[in-house]
Parts: sequence; structure tokens; C-alpha cells
Amino acid sequence: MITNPFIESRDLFAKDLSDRLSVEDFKKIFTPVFANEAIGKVCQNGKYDISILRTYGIEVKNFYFDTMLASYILDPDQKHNMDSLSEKYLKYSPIPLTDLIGAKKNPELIFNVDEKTLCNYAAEDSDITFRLYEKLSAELKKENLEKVAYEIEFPLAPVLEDMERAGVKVDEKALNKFNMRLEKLIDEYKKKIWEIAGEEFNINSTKQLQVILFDKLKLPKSKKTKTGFSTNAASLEALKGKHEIVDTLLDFRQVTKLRNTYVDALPKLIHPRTGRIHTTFNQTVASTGRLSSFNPNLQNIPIRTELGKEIRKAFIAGNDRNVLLSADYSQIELRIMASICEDETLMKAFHNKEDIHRSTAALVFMTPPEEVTPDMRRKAKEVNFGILYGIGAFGLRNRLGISQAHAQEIIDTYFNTFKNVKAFIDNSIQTAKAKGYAETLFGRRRYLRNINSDNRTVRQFEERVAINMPIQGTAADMIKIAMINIFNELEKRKAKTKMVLQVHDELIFDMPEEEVDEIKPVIIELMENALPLKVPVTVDAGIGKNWLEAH
DNA sequence: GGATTGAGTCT
DNA sequence: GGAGACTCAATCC
Repeated sequence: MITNPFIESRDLFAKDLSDRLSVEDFKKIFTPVFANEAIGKVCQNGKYDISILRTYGIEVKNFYFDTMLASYILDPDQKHNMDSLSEKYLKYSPIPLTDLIGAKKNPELIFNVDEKTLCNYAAEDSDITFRLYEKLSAELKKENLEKVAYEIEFPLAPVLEDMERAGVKVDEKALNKFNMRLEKLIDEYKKKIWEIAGEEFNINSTKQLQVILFDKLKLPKSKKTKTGFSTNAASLEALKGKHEIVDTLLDFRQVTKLRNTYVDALPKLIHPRTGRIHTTFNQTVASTGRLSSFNPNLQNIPIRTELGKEIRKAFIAGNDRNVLLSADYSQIELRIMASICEDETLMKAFHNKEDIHRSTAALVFMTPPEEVTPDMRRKAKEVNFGILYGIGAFGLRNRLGISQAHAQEIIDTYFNTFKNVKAFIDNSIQTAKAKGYAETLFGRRRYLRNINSDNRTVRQFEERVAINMPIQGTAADMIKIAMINIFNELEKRKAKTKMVLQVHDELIFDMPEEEVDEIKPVIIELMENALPLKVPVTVDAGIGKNWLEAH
């Protein structure tokens, strides 16, 4: 598919492509092809092409194949840009775009390129994409990856385009107001730190901070970094109570992070015409099958701390008749693990709708469930997370601040209780070693080329990946299927509800209040049944005027 | 000016 | 020395 590099994907409004081609002419030329259901479309990064064409009022029909996505499905850790794919699969290096518009890639220069050069470049682009399609479609079939492609990734692309275009409303005034509060705090903390340190220095500089903490104030050093000793939050936590500077430092870090990364940055990304923030979802970066979000990343909006919650509050419904609906999978990764390993104890806990961390605590600490203390539950929660990540006694000791022997004891008891979980872990590693890759319930793969490495650190890392990827990846498969089904259902019902965000196990919708009664149960049902497991899958859904309220 | 490092945010 | 991402400021080259 030929697209004009002058048009930026962030441009949601049509403009003439040049003095020779009006929007009307553009539509006239391309609509008969792209809007024709009988013509299948083969693209490299079709989400982008779909977006450009929609900007011009052309709805792409029959989006059939995407070479970039195919490459990602075949081997997610490779490069997926067209030039790389061409070199890899066609042994051919395409005309570099920089030949046309210079090393600095100034898009305006495209107008200086003569027509013949431009045509050759564009025609080659299309030719390569089609040749790649021939190679990659055969490869998908051969590797048994057609389901992931045709049932998940290809149909998901237009859904993501629609979400990006919808965007999410952010309350700029609320952020500005919060900013004033943060500025005051930053100033206060900064002065206090300087006063305690006895000198003014750049607190953001780890280099300067190390001198203050470890040389001047003689605080005990803990973890090493490449360039010195760590001043990160975990290290500072360990120093709490040893010196009054530590608490203020942690507070300073928190508020500067909130200001720099969110409160200052988000308003700049509000689109002047839509008044909303339009993130971009990357469908081909995460090795496990998850999505990522950038410019801005809306998958790491704070929620943990009181100050952080203020930022979530600034994500609001599109207008005063709308609400946000947040629907998230409950304990999805543990449910997937239970389903894969068919552990009776774990499956029973989910069938009985138990609080899984409490039940784990009861079994691991051999205590009646009603006598489980908050601290026991917290520890069990860490154990459950640790299991999903392939943790060892060393890691658990660090997380819980207990002795390694005690950590080992907890792990032993856990595996003794959940016998199939131990079998699942061993089996995941063995299968990955034998096949050379880990895979999800749906068949998505991730190659583990170093799982037989002689280097213990390298090998053990991939052993942990072999445990985690099938779980995290299956959760990704599940929510992606749900997104496709929900999108289609909303379209079928001609609903005004828009899906606007995905945060790994959660979907956010911006919807008219009067649609809630009809649509909310539909969303829950489609999420819960997207990819049936051997344990119940449950979704919690809430509504509110802002994201914090809804979640 | 681009790349790296260390830090912190989320699931 | 638990999995997966993205962003920011300082520093390095």
C-alpha cells in the first residue's frame, strides 16, 4: 500500500496532499479499491495505512494480511520493519527512504523528488510487501501459526486504530491545579534535603547524590551499580530510620516523577482539535504477546499512592452525558496457570470463589483461612507473583525480607501443596528446552535460544521466561480476542460506546450513561468467554466520571 | 546530538 | 538474582 510520508499518523484531520492532489481527488482515486470488500488488502503495518485512509474518509474493507504482524508472530524478538524483512526473506535491500528525503528524513523534501524516482520508490514498496506476503503466509502455515495471525493479530489492528483515533479525554485544568500543589511540595522537599545535606546540589543526579549519601553522610552502601552504589527506592527503603534525609528523598523522588512524567507531559499531548489524548499502541514489541503504548504510555498511569491517584482522576469521560467503564480480569494469570497445570487445589479455590492469596496463605502457613493475618496474606501474594515469574528462594528472600532458609521453607510447602504447579514449572522448562520455544494456549510462540546455555545466569533467565511467557502470553491472547469480539459487537449494535484503552488485563470504555445497562453486561460476557479455561474467568466492571472512580 | 545509565511508573 | 513494557534527567561520548 502506498502512503504519503508527509502525512503524519498523528494527524487526524485531512489536508491536501500537495498542490496537485486535493482531498476529493484522493478519495476518488483510492476509494474504489480500498473500500471494496472483494479486494483483499496486504500491508506492512496496516494500522498506519488504515489510519491515513480513514483520515481521508476511506474505510478499508477486507484487511487481509500484514507482513509486519506476520513477522512478529513467527518470531517476536526479531526486527519487523520492511527493510529488515526484505533483507531476511527476499535477500534484497530496498531503495533507502533517505535517498529521497535525506539522512535527516525531512518529510517536506518529498515534494522535491521527481515523479519517476517517487514512483519507483512507491512501486517497490508495494512489490516488496506483496512478495513478503507470499513468503510469510507460507511460513505461518508451515509453523502452525495461522490461528494467531488470522484470528488475533490481523483482526486486532483495525480495532487498535479505532481506539487510537477515539483517544481519551484528560482534564487539563485538574492537572494544572495539581501541578501547583506538586510544585509547592517539590520546593519544600528540595529545601529540606539541601538543609539536611548542608549544601545545595542536584538531587536528580545520582552521581552527586551518591557523594552526599555515602561520602558526606556516611550512610551504609547496599547494592552496586555499574557506576557506583545504588540510590534507588529499594536501597533507600533499607536506610529508612538511619537518617532523616531518606524519607524526604523518597518523597522528592515521587513528586518529581509525577510532575515530569505525567502532569507536565500529558497536557502537551492533548490534540488541539479533539481535546483528547491519542496514544499509539505498538502491536509488535512485547515478546510475550502483550501490547505496548507510547507517546504517551497510557499503560503506566499511577494508581498506587494517594498523589498518584490524582493523575488517574484526570482521565475523564468525554462529555457530561458520558461515563468511563473499566472492566478488568480478576487474577487472570493465576487462573491461567491453574487451568494449564490443572492443579486440583488451585482449581478448587477458583471454583469456590475464594480469595486466592488468603487461601494460599492458609495452606502455606498451615493456618485456618479465618486466622490468616494481613501480613501472612501479603507474603502469600508475593509467593503467588513469584511463582508466575519463576522466582527462587533468593528472590523471595529479597522480596519478603526474610532469611533464605525461611524463604526456601515457604517455597517447599507451596510446591508440596500445589503439586501440579511444580510439575507445570518443570514441564515448561523441559518443553522449551526440547522445542526451542515457549508457547501460549493459543499457540503463540517465543523462541528461547539460550535456554540450554552453559552460562547459568543466561540459562536461568530463559527458564523463568519459559514459565512466565505461556501465562502472560495467554492472558494477552485472551484480552485481544475479547477486544475484537467487543469491537464487532459494539459495531453490530450501532452503540455509541467507544473502547479507548487497554492496560494488559483491563479495558476502558467511554460511553453514554444510557448505554451502560445494555452494554456493560455484554462487555463482561465477551471478556469472560473470550478464551475459556478450566476454571471460571471473572471480570470486575465499574463506572465513574473518571478512571479512578471506574476502576 | 545521540546513546547509555539509573531511576520510577504500570500490569 | 522474578516477567513484560515506556519515559525522564543526567551523563557520557
